[in-house]
Amino acid sequence: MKIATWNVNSINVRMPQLLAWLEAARPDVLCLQETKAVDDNFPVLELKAAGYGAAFTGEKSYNGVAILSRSAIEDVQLNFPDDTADAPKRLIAATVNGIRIVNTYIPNGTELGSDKFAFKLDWLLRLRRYFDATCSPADDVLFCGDFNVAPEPIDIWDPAGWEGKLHFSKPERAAIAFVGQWGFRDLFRELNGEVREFSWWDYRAGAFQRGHGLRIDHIWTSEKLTSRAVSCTIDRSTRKLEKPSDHAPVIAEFN
DNA sequence: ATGGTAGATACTCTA
Repeated sequence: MKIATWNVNSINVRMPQLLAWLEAARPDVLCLQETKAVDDNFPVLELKAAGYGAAFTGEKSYNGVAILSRSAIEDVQLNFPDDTADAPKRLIAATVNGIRIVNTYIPNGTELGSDKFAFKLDWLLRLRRYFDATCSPADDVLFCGDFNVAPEPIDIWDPAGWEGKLHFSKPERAAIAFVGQWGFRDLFRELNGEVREFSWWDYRAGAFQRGHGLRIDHIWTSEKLTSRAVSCTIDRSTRKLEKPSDHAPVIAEFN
């Protein structure tokens, strides 16, 4: 069973690359973030023709998350149960082959000390409460997506320069760590040891060519599911294409 | 300290 996550930064712009990647990588499940498409404009038919069903929730211009799957998608949850209808579309959860998959586009935060930064920290606290209320560590649970946080210094190209900056500030790291204390393992780190690999590179200043990246896209797994894992990798090849997403897919394989 | 790029929308905001 192969499960991947990818922030595509507009599903409609990225559709040719997305279809090519599905064909090449053939994941059983692909979680998407920043689809930036309203539900009426989600490419259901093209994905179905490629062999994938879809559950999704989107809005105009911003945000938007989806779960694509070759197998049945069950018990779909859109956003937090206590979210209002106008809340940004940042969470979708579903069960596929007995694995509870929680796909998140965690708020960026924009600037330390801003209202959006406070929203990010509060959203992470609500996410922890959501896991407490709806999931059991004794089950197969997979938490993935664009976390917009690099958990450790090794997840940053220049940790000293990034200390205290957005994506690596103490409150953000504490907030994501608290979510992890629900009972998650960072699967990439669990399986690959202390390697320095990244999943996101800014479009600006030639960041990708210079190796100036962060590891902010993640697949975290409950202990039960961690014991089934055989690999977790980041596919940098998509970042080298013309008109790429700024994020690369992260892929996990399970027995 | 600033600005660099990309996407969606509509001439600005978010990332």
